[in-house]
Amino acid sequence: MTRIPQTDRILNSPKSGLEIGLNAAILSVHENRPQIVVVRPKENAGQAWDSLPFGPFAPLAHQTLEIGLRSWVKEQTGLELGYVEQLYTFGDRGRHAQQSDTGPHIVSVGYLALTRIQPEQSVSGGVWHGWYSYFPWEDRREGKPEILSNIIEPRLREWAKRDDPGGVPIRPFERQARLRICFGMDDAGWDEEKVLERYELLHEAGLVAEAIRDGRGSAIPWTGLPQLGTPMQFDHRRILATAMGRLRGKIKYRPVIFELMPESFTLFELQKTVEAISGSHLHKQNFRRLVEHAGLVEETGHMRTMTGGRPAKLFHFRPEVLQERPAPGVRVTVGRA
Amino acid sequence: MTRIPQTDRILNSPKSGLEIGLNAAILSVHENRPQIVVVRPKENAGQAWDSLPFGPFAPLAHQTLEIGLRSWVKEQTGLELGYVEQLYTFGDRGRHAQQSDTGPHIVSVGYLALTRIQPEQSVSGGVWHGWYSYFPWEDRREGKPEILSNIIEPRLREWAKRDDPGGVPIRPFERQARLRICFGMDDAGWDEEKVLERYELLHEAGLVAEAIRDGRGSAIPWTGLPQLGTPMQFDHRRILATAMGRLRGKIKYRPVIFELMPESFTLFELQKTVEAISGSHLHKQNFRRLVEHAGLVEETGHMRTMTGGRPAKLFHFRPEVLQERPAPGVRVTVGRA
DNA sequence: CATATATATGCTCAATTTGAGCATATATAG
DNA sequence: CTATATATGCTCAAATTGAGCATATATATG
Repeated sequence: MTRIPQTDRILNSPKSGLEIGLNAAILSVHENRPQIVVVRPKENAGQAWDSLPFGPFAPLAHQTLEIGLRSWVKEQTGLELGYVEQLYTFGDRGRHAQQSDTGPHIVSVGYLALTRIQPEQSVSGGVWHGWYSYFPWEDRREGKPEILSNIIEPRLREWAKRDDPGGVPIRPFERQARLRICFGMDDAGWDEEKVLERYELLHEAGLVAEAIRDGRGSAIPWTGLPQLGTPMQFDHRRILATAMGRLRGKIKYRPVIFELMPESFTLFELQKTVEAISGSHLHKQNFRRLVEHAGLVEETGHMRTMTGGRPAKLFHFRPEVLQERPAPGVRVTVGRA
Repeated sequence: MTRIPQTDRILNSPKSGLEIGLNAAILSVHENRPQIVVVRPKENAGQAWDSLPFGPFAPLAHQTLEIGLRSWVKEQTGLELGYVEQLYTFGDRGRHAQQSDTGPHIVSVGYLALTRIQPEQSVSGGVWHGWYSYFPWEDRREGKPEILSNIIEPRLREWAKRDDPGGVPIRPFERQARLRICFGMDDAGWDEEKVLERYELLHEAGLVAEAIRDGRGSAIPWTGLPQLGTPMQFDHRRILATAMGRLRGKIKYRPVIFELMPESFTLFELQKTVEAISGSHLHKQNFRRLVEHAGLVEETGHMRTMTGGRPAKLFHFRPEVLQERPAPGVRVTVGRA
């Protein structure tokens, strides 16, 4: 097992400098569940929450940020990443850790990595954990989750009405409008891509645990509030929200979903993977038509037998599609507007 | 005029540390030409190329990266930015400046800012400059530009065939495929969003001046090569390419185009602005139908007279559209696939 | 004033895409 | 054999998109 020499030095550095943290949301889909690699806190450590694999950017050792990320992930988890995409760079003071006054200021560059490595294969230094346990309100495959109707929506309505105690008076209409846009309240329609916007709104309303840590929880002292999703260290849940929102958008116009698929697969397996990512249910026949008609896949000639019904044709990704269409992807649309 | 105390201290810092540079591509459209604010090099300075307004991130002074950017731009140009969007964070060694060994390593965070400020209003410390002079191959409003057919495409074909001298052998098919995808060569179709991919390919092929500065130019010693677009200091032309690519994509699903429009405008003016950004020509009647049918605009009740023909109705943006549709934007499509 | 020439705007029509569902095929389980 | 599950083919209406015709209303000019 590899030691991580830089981490201790940097995190314990007394001088308040500037560090760039490289953070990876490493995603795999296993049995229709999106999973990510998280680093569990040590037993005796003060930190209690999971974090994403991360490490500081070392400009002398790393030619590019992405190379730095890959080498960090390799060191920390043993994984050789394939598809990697930069998401966003966060530099908010007070959103990175409990004590933002001590130690260096950390700017976080978030990355999304997609892999077909299955979570059975254990990862040294990290564990696979279900993505929706961090964002239970994002999974609509079985319909609208109860946590939304029963817990989140009522409190958000209250938040929209109330002034922040001690703060400037709010404009309820503005907050109401944001609830419509982000959470599709008042029949405005759910946009599955607004994962980050929803998390940020919950943070602002003091409804996620990180908000209390960051000193946002005092606005409305919620009573009897259950934990809304598993919290994460630093701003890692925010990075994770960015990752899923970006991916949900990107599968529509880039064939990135195939980074999560094995070499060959049935169309239904592909559909289930798309559904796992987008958190919604799709029309089976139309999905097939779409994928085949777009030239995204090609029959392998083989069949999968143990499907529980009629055997299914096996397909593989057709890379030539990249040459043929400007924006090939799985144009999933969840119901007509 | 405000002095910039941090700059000298940080840029002249002897110790080789880590700095975060905040860079802004500030865009305005004036008479159907996209324009950006650039900082011209001082007469007696060693640097010869334009740069974007930029400054280092000061974590103690700036709550967030974006706040830092805004305050820098304010200081340097006097502009109060409205719409601002983070683009990408670049950290490549050897792509930021001529001397990457001396001074701190700089990681660049690029931003796109949209403004309706018209370039007549002079900007202190900066000048407005046409965007397409940096990327002349990106403007297809008058059809395919000659610089593509006459200069770029022939050299790229040669580049695809040739091995890099002294380098590892290349695979011509791979390069050919990239030419198809990025530049739409061999009738593959032009994707106006791939601005960055095209610039990076030209850089890799040693066809832009920054490539020679960065030590990429030696691969093929091009003879009689005219300057392909105005070069920029540091990696700023790359940031600018990212900005335009992102914007060309974003206008299709977010009403950001209105950030560039005055309070009221005719539909044709709106179309011309979209065309200026996307660098292509649109079908007038269909554009009108699209914009009106999507509920993006609303008649003001007034007319514009001096159009050169029949007077045109004036419209303004309808912000309510944000509440109504998940992804309102100008779904421009350039010809059928 | 008549006419040419812009631009503005309304409308049609066919091709394509999308949403939804019916019908049939072929496995496994009991 | 029958129930049941999944796979796959096909239809049909609604909506969207691409292209262009036709008309309206201004300014410029002989």
